[in-house]
Amino acid sequence: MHARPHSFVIVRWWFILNVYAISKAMSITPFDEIIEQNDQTAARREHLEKLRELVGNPYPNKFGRSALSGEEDTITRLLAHPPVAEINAEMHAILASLGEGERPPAEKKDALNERLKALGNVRIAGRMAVPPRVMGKAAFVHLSDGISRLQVYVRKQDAVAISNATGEAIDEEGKAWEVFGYLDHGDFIGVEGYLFITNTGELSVHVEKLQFLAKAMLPMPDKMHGIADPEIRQRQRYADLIASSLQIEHDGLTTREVFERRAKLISSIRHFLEDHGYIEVETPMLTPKATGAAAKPFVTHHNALDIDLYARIAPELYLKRLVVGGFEKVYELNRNFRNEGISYKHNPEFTMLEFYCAYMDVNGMMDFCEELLRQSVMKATGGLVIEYEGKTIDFSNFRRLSMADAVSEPGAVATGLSDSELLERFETDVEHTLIQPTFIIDFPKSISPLSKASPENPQIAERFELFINGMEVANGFSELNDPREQYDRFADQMQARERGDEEAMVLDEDYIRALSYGMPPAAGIGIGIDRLTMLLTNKHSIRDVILFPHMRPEKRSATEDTESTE
RNA sequence: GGUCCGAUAGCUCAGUCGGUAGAGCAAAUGGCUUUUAACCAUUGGGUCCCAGGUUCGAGUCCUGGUCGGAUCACCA
Repeated sequence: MHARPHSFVIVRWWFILNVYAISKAMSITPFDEIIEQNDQTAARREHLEKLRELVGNPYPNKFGRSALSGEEDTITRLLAHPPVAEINAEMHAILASLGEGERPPAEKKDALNERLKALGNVRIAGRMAVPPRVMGKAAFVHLSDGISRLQVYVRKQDAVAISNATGEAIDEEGKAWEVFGYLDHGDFIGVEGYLFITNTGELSVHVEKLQFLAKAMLPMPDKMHGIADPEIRQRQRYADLIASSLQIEHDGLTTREVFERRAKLISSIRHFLEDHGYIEVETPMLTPKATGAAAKPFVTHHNALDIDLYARIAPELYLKRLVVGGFEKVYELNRNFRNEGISYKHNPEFTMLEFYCAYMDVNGMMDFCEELLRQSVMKATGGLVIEYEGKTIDFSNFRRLSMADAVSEPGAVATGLSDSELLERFETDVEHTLIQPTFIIDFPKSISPLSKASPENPQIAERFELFINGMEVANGFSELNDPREQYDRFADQMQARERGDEEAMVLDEDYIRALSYGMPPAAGIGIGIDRLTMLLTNKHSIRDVILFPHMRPEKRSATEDTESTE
């Protein structure tokens, strides 16, 4: 420390003070207030400076990983590489045959180690997933690539450090060991060495070259408990994801697995639709009219045009314009925005799949929806039966039940109910009881302004909603394509609006014009992807299946009264 | 918005009847050349969410507030 020239210290202090003054003047949060300062971060900061002295730039630009598997090896890929996987499996078979605390016989281990060494050196990189276990002149640590972890073994006399200035080995006794001493749980390092199996039977890399790659300035989440505070889990999803990869034991899916499953669901939906001739499109997110659903919109303003725009509440009317234009099978899988309450099943922006198929009616759509869900659930979870909060939900059969029958099911026959009474009885008495996948059909026409009436009963809409675990997951209907009738339905909605129903649908004149060009008979559906994901991942809250759910802005002491972020 | 629950060390949590602020992990220092929730020894670390009140004395009791969670009502 005292080796540092005085002028340097002064310049450094001047710099720190100056930066602080600048951040004050601009009313931005000073760096040191963005991350909390404590003994943990102070130690890491000291380590960072030591590493800078030892290897140069502590944030180098790259590290070339090896390619045993044919492509650049992540830890996961290296472990899956056939010779490695095979030897590892043989070791595990030996371990499985041993009693508690017993070690594998040396001859067998040595034979496997011969085969591993013949594979040559490997180069892998990752985050230090545990604090290093240092034993005098040797140490073990695990590196993680976010999915898998691999142990590395650093022995003082065997390892050399790589300089980040030259990219070459630093030819100095014990340098790598010194570097290793300043590594913290969570740092990124790259190593080169040979694979071997330890006395306890764990596949490891015997390190010959060690390169420092990036510092973690903040301490890692608790290795046993992860992050307990749900707010931090959602607000700092990055930390939650780190925690889920570091945690040794956990119940259910890790956070990463939840989002991998979500991705799998979405990709299998896309494949299914594309296999059936659907084309994916993108329609406006910023729209001059918030319509196509019953909901309150977010409003924003376009300066150049000087008009208000609305974040879309549904893509429905745009997609049907495309059916008019000749896209007979069309889908969009993207966000909708609704300026309404937040709850365990509502987020202000949510992901919706909508698709339309020409010449199909509501019954065909229910059949297709069942098939789509069965295939996607199978691909995402590996089966058709899922466990959700202690309940077993079976996707192999979907019930179909009219709303009137659903309401009268418990006993009394519901006759002479008005549309709104029927709907209310359904929502309060029946909805929460629909655990197994159930299509509720025969909706009152008056609450379905975009759907066709049933040919048998003009008061009934050819519409369904799919309920699973008491939650609405999908909504579909035979699309109304008579422009005159659609106009009259909009007119009714506009009257309801004037009576104060903020969610009544807004007339879209251009949509009426589009229908006037002629739209083939068609069926359409919207499927809530977040809610479906909740079911498939056994998550109670929509916030657990959205990477960055909407949250109140975080309060920071420095900017508290000067600025409120959005 | 209503109701219920919670906030204590960097993290996860104890804290009895109102009487000196605790543990494990993490950190620092030393030891240890095949460990694995490494181990052993030592050390540091607290605005007990905020404000007020009761009391000789408040982490603990009371009132108000902030933030969060669960739940109910409206929306998918």
